Amino acid sequence: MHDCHKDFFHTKGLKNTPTRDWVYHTLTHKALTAEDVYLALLKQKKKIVFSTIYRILEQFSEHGITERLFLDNENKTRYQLKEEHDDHVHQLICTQCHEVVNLSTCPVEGLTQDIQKASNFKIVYHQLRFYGLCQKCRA
Amino acid sequence: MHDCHKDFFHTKGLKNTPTRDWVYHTLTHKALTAEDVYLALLKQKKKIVFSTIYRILEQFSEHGITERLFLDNENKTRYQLKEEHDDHVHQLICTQCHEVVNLSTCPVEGLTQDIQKASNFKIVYHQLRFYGLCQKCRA
DNA sequence: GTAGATGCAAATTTTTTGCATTTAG
DNA sequence: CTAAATGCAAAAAATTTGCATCTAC
Repeated sequence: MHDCHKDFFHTKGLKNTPTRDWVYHTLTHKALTAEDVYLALLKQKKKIVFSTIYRILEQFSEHGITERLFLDNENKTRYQLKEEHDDHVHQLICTQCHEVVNLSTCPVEGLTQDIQKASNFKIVYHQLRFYGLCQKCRA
Repeated sequence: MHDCHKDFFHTKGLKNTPTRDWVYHTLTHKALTAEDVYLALLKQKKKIVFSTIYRILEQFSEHGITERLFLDNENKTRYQLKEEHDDHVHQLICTQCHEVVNLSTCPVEGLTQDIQKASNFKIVYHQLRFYGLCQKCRA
């Protein structure tokens, strides 16, 4: 069995199982639905059921391995690999192929304090998302 | 029958019906689910079915009257009144009561061009959302 | 009168749950 | 050996659709 992420899973308190490994390897910089993952694994002849996929993806999200994303015109959850280090989100999202590019800098860092003061909200995190078409999908 | 929004609906090509008016009056600065709307109207003894609510909310969203919003920990669509004028979104959202405060300024206006150039994306719109607890919910 | 709106019931889609069995550590 | 993970089937939750009837204009 694959064990290239054995330690990685173990540090999260997760067992290193084949299904978990398959799902993990399916995830990319694109934001995938549970069905996308299912179909990708089906194509590779990996047998897995939807409930397992959902359970794994939800665990991944709880442990900060993945992140949930919703697009405005569909009623389903997409999951994308999450950058380890930070809890706020700055990304470019292609609305056609669902590729996600993480922005390295936080352009609104300084703003949070100001807005917090002005609004009386206790701000916990923020998301800055730019939507559009990636280079490929512009064709 | 209410007709305070008669002209408003007509300019959108929508008939001025009681149900549409009820749903419209239910919407606020909070982001509500279809069920929230249903329950609010039930409480006012207004009889309406879910399919009608969904149809109206989707129409409102198509016509820019409302806007869809997803929270990270629930799998359902929320609808909020949308500011007429702009297509991008800058808001403060209370994760507990779902109050939404629209920010008047766009703090990332200048950035879009830069990111577009650096990324080769054709950026169509963006969303900047700060999540936290509003003054009431902090108590 | 007619296009659009609604109610109702049924279907679809997405996600979750219970439980018996299996497996990683 | 034990807690966690999986498969399977069934249920639940959210949303959509078809169609007959009704209503705004």
